[in-house]
Amino acid sequence: MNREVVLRLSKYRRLLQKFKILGLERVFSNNLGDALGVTPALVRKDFSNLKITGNKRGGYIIDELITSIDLILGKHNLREVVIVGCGKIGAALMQYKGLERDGIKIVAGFDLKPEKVFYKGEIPVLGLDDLENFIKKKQIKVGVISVPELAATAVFEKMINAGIIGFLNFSPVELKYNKDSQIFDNNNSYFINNINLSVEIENLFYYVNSKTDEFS
Amino acid sequence: MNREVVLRLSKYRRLLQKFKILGLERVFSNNLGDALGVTPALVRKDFSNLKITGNKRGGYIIDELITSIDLILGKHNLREVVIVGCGKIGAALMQYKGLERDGIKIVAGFDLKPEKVFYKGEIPVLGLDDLENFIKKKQIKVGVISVPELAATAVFEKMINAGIIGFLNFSPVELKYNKDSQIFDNNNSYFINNINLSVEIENLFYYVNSKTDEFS
DNA sequence: TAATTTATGTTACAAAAATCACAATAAAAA
DNA sequence: TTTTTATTGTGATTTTTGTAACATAAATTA
Repeated sequence: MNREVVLRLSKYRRLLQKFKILGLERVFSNNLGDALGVTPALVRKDFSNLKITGNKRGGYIIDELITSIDLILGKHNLREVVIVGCGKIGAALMQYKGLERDGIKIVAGFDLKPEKVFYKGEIPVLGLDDLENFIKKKQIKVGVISVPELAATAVFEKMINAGIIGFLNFSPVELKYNKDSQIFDNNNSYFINNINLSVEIENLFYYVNSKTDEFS
Repeated sequence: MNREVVLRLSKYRRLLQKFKILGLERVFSNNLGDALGVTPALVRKDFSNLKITGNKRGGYIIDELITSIDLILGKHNLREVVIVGCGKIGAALMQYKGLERDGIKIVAGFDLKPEKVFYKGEIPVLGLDDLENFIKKKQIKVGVISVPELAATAVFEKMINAGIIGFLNFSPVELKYNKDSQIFDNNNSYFINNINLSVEIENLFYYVNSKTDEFS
């Protein structure tokens, strides 16, 4: 399934939970559309493609919808992640309560120099040498990369060897699945979401400037 | 111009700088394509659409390419941003050197309780009450939102009133440009990049689980 | 009970984005 | 000089994604 569709599903799911807390029992496609800034037709189409059905003139029953989406998103599974790189960004994520609230558990942080990591909390901070053993033993499949640019590729490969297949990468290197590369010769596939903070902000400046330049 | 195209342009630009530092003078479309995980044809098409031309059999001259892209991206402009919400994420960004390295300057942080903000550094941390004056005086156009979910919408509106038009939003609320809303009745347009960390990780779990479930 | 209203579900359509394929051409080799 | 090679530039094609529109059916009203 398409990345965009999966993202929308996650967002529908989050909204539904909030509607439920507010005491609602049903939603209409335009409720979800409005809240997410998409057309109601797209909401219905998404559900239709996933064989999720609602009720003619009655909208969708929130509980049913939540159950259906959870089934698709695999929310039943335990969602444990590791964070590799406990610098500014990594440590912030370890302290950020939002992930936990959404059922995502950070089980460990790794750093080249764990003794120098400022973060002091519940989550264990280990050395990079322990990474492979830990991940293999705990069977972790998803990891966050928040190391400096120069370390990113090496850490990526290390994580792959340890068995990670899903990556959220905050380093400015565009990590990618490269079939020709030797590290991918194990016939596996990997899922990588790259978030480049500079690029995101630069992107805003492009639009802001082009709007400002309009009148000059 | 399309968001995806602008993002690719930024990435081409970053890569070109690195190639240049390595001493290269020219690049071919497949160098850029390989590094970014896109097809060479797309690289050429991007340039072609932007009237950037290379040399038959000679690739593109890096310096020329950088100049062309900078002209389009408007890199000449000063890139100053504010950060609203100096909690875990906000404070991490204030300390993160990567942005500065890319020519993005954080000029101030704002928080409801600036006296409780742990960050101690060069960047001034001010109260939310100072936000409007500061932004208007300094003419800041781009801001990062890293406040808790419940505060996000109010902060968003406050920033709009102060004159911000580009937003990088880390709160889990999907901020969006809504023509019908009263706050947008000033005939302006706004640019919003939402980054929802939970959704990004959840997205990875979907693919990881569907891969794992394949054999069960 | 019949008419009307309101939302879904889906098909047809349109727009956008990426890929393909190859002509054009400059450089290098023979 | 001629031939070969390598790479760009782009029109045609395909793929993907979203929109529009409307037939369908449940619920409400008359």
